Amino acid sequence: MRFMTSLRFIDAVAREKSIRKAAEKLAITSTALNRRILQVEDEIGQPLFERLASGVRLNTAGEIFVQHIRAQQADLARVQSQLADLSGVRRGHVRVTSGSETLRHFLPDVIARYRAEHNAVTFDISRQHGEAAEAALGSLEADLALIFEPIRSSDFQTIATARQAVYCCMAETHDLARLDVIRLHHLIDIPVIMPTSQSGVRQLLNVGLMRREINLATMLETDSEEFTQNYLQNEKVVGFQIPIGLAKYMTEGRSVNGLIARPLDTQDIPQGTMHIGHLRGRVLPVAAAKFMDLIITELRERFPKDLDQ
Amino acid sequence: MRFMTSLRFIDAVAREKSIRKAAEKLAITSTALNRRILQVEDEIGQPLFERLASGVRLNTAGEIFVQHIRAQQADLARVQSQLADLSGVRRGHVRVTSGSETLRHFLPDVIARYRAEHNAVTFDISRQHGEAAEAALGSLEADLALIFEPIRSSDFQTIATARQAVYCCMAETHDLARLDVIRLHHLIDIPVIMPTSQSGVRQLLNVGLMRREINLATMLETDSEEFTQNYLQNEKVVGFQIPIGLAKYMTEGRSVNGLIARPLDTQDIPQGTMHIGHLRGRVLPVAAAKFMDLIITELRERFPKDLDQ
DNA sequence: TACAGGTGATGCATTTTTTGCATCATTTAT
DNA sequence: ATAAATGATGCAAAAAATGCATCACCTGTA
Repeated sequence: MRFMTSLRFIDAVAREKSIRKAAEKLAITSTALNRRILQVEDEIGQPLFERLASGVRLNTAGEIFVQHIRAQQADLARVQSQLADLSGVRRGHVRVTSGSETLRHFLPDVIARYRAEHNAVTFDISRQHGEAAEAALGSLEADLALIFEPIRSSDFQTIATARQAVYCCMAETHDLARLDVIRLHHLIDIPVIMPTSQSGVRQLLNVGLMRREINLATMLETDSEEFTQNYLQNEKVVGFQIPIGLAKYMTEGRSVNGLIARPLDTQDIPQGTMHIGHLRGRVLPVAAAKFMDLIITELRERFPKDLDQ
Repeated sequence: MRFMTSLRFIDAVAREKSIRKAAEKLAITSTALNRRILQVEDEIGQPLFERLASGVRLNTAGEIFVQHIRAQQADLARVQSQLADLSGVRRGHVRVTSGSETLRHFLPDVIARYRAEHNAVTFDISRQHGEAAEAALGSLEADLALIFEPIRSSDFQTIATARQAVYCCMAETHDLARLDVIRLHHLIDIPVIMPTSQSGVRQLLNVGLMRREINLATMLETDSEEFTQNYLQNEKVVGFQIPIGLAKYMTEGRSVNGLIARPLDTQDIPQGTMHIGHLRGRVLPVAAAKFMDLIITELRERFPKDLDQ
């Protein structure tokens, strides 16, 4: 899109905070880039960047203008997606940001299912904690977010929510595997792997632990699902996960790859809420909107009782 | 704005429905314009116009794209207005569309008052009936609309309303000028000038006339305020107007330029509503938003009891 | 049916704009 | 002090946009 070039360049400089660095990324000379910026500033009638010795920084006018640029880019993407939809070839690009919970099973399943029908659609999946995910929506770096507890910004528009209880995850040979429902006191003196404090699961656990005044034997703290799952197969420790992060059927008590999941009693640990939504006021590109529909369909199939729209 | 050139050109061609005609208006050759359009179509990946022997016409993709262009232009105007606001010089452009009622006294007063403070702001005032006014908001040809009865589209977002009774307007020497309130039966056999049927005033009159089964002696039908006001000074006929269309103090019974206004009894003719608003979902440029504030302030001063926000 | 007057598309020469190189003036970190 | 960044600028080369002349096509009219 030739007519977007100058705007794209300004966006790049704003991100890199340096004309020369941005020029390198854009594969042009700093001279050309510098001139384009000067030209736009001239047309606008005022500077958009402060010139520092170490590079450049957006001034107030620049902040406003770059926000406009990003909104334009997002809207152009929406239009292109809509046009592609017209011509039958559903092309498009969907940018999803999510916590780690959904990355292992849920999103791969949904994306595979989506691409089975629309194989010209491409995806960006970025893993971020809730607050960063909301910021990514705000700066139009992402179209959709899946956030597990809590929502901080009123700019987040929730389209659907799914209640999720916290499960304990362990080897099927673990002593606790015999129980159908696990109470917090069962976990006393049992080594556990805790999610990091930014995660929604951890925050729910904290609520219960504070109330019951229980301390767990935290052997390790990580935000890596892969590590946790793999480690549980090696040692008799307990990890925590919500249903959306578990393989299908694990919530029904079946073991998968030697691991088994048991729910924590909701009297001890409250259920949390998974929010699916986008930036308030945005009209999503067709591809993103349809993908969100599919997410909701998938959630309805997996958690028919716990989904709200 | 250099980076808007191609988009502006496409918009122009869409409006003119002809590349050559648009080229003339844009003061370039049809060749150059044609090439820009072909280039954008190439970048988009599909044609935006159907080529007819008599010119061009937007196809479906073109409709979508032009809508995007107009939204972008409107948003750019908003941003520019916001930037001008930053630098202290409040520049900007406000486009108002309204029925004829407000053009004689109300809008001139408000604009004069506004420009007394912000003399770098310019205005477009277009006179259109309600339905056309709403369409102008939708196609982003206008920022604000003042519409007197009724609102047809749910895309119109009302910001304030003012109830307005219908007044009879006549020479102060007219027989009816002696009455404080006029009943419909007083008008039987009296020659009247009627507003055209698209006007809100006419529609209110129709309601009352139908209900009372009264026919008026319509000597003339016009949508011209100027004509009506001038004619009333020459012959003893009665015209109709709402307070916002009258000079100040006329609603209090004073005569202005030999004319006097008397309210029609609201038992006969229902009060109507003047709506002030904009396209739903739009963020107005600063200048337009402030102008709307001033409109509401002015309305509050003139009609303190009849204003709703 | 022939023709005149309109449309958008295209090859080519010209003009305008953009780009890259070399270089300057400054500031920051060593 | 000095070395290594930064953004700005004059000038020539490259690229893009423009205008002219012309083509191919359609439509209404004589």
